Amino acid sequence: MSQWSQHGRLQPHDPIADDGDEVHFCSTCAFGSACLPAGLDKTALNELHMLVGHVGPFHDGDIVFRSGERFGAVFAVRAGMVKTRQLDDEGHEQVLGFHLPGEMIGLDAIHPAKYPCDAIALDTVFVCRFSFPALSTLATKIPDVQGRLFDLLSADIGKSARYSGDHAADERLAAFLLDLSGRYAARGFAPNAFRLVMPRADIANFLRLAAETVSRVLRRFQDQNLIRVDGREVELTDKAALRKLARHILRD
Amino acid sequence: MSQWSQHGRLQPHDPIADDGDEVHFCSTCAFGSACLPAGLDKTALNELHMLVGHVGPFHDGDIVFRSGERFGAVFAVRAGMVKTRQLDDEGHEQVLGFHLPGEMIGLDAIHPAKYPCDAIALDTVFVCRFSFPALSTLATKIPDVQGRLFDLLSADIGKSARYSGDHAADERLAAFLLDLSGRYAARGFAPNAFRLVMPRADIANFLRLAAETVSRVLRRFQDQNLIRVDGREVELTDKAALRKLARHILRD
DNA sequence: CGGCGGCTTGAAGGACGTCAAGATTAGTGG
DNA sequence: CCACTAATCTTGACGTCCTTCAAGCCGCCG
Repeated sequence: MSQWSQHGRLQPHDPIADDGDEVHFCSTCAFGSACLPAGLDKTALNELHMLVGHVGPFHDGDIVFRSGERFGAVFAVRAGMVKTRQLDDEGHEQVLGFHLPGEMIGLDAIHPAKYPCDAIALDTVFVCRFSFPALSTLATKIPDVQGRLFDLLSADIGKSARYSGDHAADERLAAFLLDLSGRYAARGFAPNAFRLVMPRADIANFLRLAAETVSRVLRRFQDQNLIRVDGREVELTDKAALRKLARHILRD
Repeated sequence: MSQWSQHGRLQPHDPIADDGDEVHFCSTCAFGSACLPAGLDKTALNELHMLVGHVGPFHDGDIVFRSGERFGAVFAVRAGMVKTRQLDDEGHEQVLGFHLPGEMIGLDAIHPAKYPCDAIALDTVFVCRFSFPALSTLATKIPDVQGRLFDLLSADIGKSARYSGDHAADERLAAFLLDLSGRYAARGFAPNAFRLVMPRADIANFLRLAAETVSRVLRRFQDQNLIRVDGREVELTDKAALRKLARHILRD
């Protein structure tokens, strides 16, 4: 039963394809595209090196940053998957999102000047740390970096609106699968077969469902030949049908 | 039955208390606090005047900006209340938020470079229009303006997370009332008695409830002496109890 | 092999939605 | 100022989707 284990590119300890070096950016770097066309000279490159640090590995359950900590940096996921979540004073968890390689976390910490949520590795995770004061300074000097930051922040507002509506469980789950698929595709991973790195309970929490409901809907999707599921491995076999289900949530 | 009509400061056509002039900012201006300490000279002030335009009045139902329009500016509400909402292709509405004087709208449009939602006046509304290209340029010159923009954007990410969780109808509504109360207070309005400018259906949609549920819960709150309601006028008479209800949603 | 956490499946109950009817208010024109 | 209409709000009865509770299963790791 392991046709599955070959799918995707997210095996633990998967070597990081494009790691950057003294001169080049990681190909997934959120700022590479802003810096390169800006004709970034070595001085600026050096500044960038000063403000960026590669951190990791983190392992399943490790904390990248913790709610309440003083804000000092934003992070880009380089490898693995990170979940962000809040705990209320009674320990109730609220999952805010799942973050893939190339995506930015910690942007919601700028204003309160402390992290409003925990960021937790779901598997083996490497991140880039961007000192935010340094990044801000760089942004005043390089308008494209400033613009890129504005874009990243603005996009995050839009993202959090995505699942805010009132929708049936199957619409939510269809949207979730397609959303992940699209984000994997954007990062060069296989879009139609991937691993749900997070436990069912986290998916459920994120989508405001019970874990049992997630289980039942996934099973129903499989019975309807929309997907194939084996544990945490999933294959999308009828994206058109999924898209139809998710059309109210994914408008773009 | 009109003890109510005297409450609050949100009568239609309420004169705008502090309107700014050729030299001074509106007291509610999101950027005044960034510019003044920066020792903004007249040159810079002139730049600011170039990029800011007062727009209005809008009336109930009028559109401030429309989903899909090319993004060119962000707006600060100066008077009245604005709702933002999305419509899907079948006309289903999703209310994203209600915006009070002093609050910023349109920040979610930066990334897609077009407004992702409609902004609609709920009563008589005046806004300030900030040309975003000009604002960006100013931000590269005045780091505090850049920082203020980062703050506003970051805060919006946090805000949209606020109601994202799974909570009972009465918890949601309690949080909604306290949230409004706090925001009114922050802007110098009476925090404990105010007008719910928007129809019940909009509140319901925003909180992912049915309008009937909103009606029933408000009635129950009144029966429990937590609030007093008369049409759209509301008075919070037991904020401690409301806070207890809302404690899972409002952590701060 | 044995234990444990995560996942699945079934049965029952509940919170909220839907439907329908009335009540109240607001808006409009005579 | 009042009558008339339309929109909004309220209230009740009923249905349903999802949760909760409970039990069993599976895979993993010591």
